[in-house]
Amino acid sequence: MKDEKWFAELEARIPRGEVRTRFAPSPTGYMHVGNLRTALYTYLIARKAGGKFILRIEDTDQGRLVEGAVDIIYKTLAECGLRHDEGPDVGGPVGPYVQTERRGLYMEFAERLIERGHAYRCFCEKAEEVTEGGFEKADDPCRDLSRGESEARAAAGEPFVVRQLIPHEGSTTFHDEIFGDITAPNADLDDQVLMKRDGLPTYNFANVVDDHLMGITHVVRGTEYLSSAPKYNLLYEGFGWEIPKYVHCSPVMRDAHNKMSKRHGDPSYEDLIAKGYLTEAVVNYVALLGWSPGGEKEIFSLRELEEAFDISGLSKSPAIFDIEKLRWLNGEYIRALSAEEFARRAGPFIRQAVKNPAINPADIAALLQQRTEVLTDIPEKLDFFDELPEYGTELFVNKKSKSTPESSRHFLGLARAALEKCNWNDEAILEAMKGIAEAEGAKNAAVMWPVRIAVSGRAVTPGGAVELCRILGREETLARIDAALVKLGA
RNA sequence: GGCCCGUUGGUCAAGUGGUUAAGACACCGCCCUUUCACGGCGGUAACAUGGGUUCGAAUCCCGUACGGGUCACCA
Repeated sequence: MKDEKWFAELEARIPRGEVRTRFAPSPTGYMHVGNLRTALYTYLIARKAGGKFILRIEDTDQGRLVEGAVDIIYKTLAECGLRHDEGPDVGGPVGPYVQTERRGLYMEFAERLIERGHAYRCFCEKAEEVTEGGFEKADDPCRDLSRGESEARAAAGEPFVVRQLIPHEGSTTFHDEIFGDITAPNADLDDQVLMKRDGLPTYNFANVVDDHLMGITHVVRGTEYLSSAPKYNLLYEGFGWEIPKYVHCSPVMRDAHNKMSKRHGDPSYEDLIAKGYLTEAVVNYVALLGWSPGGEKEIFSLRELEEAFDISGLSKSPAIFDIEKLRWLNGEYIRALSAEEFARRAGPFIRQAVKNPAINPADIAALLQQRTEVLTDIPEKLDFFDELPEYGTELFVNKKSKSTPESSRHFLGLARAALEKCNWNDEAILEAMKGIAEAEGAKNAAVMWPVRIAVSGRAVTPGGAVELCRILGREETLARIDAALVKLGA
């Protein structure tokens, strides 16, 4: 049993006078979108106030640890720009920042709570599986054990858990920054387990102790903790500690009934990146899912979010993750990239479809930037570059340009002759085709449409006839036009 | 089932007693145009429901419905 000095020293380490928030994931797998959003909001609250953002790993459930999960957390936070000021990897004044490394602490605080009459040892066997349809709350028999008997049995080595002793009378009110005041009758609260039989604290207890010892001012977490918040308050009061501000965030849903989940195949942060979404777009989108800046601006960099974020804009109700809107936003980010940067990012996807070494991926990237919402959509748009696909002459029919197979045969013949001798750049190619249209008294499209079909074999292409001809090169262009002329019976 | 929370167009949402109830995505139409896209313009579409309170309610109160959360030696 530690003495007062030990407690006092811990208290003395707590930083005061600054906003301190913490993201406290349990390393049980990947970062899903909801986790990322919670981390982001937590980070933003700290940054907005010029405070500290802390990473704490909650690994008290020995059975659920997943190999590599902590690395995914570090990697995701870093990629998204959510730099933490304190954490297991960077240290800080109130470490360690991994709960299992703090294991010595919790029982001391539990004992202190027992002394003060806010907790008791429970020697009962581990509870059996949930009883059929039974939700009744029954008092734990150990609640009434005498101090002496409890001490004696513990001293004799009998295993026990520590439970919170919640008064039968009265009610507890807590304040949430989003939901306001919420009151619960104490009689509805369970004597929750604080210390498990394995000597490790439960989430509920470790959280309160660590949040206090780390000087956390804003506790940000999901609404699943809303109904246990009164119990946290009772704990803080039992210790005589200041109660932090609570910010309970509503969940991110996959549809009206289900939260986002790996099980349903919903994408994690990593999945989204692998699918061709940009980190900046994901962060921006996630910020807007459940939070509104108030104005009409929707595109926010992380820096801008740090400035604009405010708790008052957080929504009470759950938000459905809409991949369509993310797609649009991602497109906005792609279009905002410099041509060079887009070419760099799109390059690998272009090369998936276009192997021809004579073709410069940057040329295709220039065509793609205005037409791409997600990078992984790129290869399928380019299937005609390396090899002319099979296509039917019905593609030459187009109402607006008044194209028919017959007109196409006519104009393709003229275009072939002009292209054979014109300079090979966009302007010259365009002039060559326009010249034909003018001389024939036809619309430009009457020439362009069949040329584009002939060189691509596709009804829809990124870029028009001019760009496609230029990129394919004169030789290949003429060969494809010849093939079309044969197909059209010339 | 008890307790807690929520509910504005298909989706994200503004709105805090008086508004023609913003804006964005998606969808539809038009324009631009060498297809598609980008861009521009316009359109369809909402206060869950019933009672109150009030001169006046999306905004306040109560009920109902629906949805979510919680009731673990998981977090």
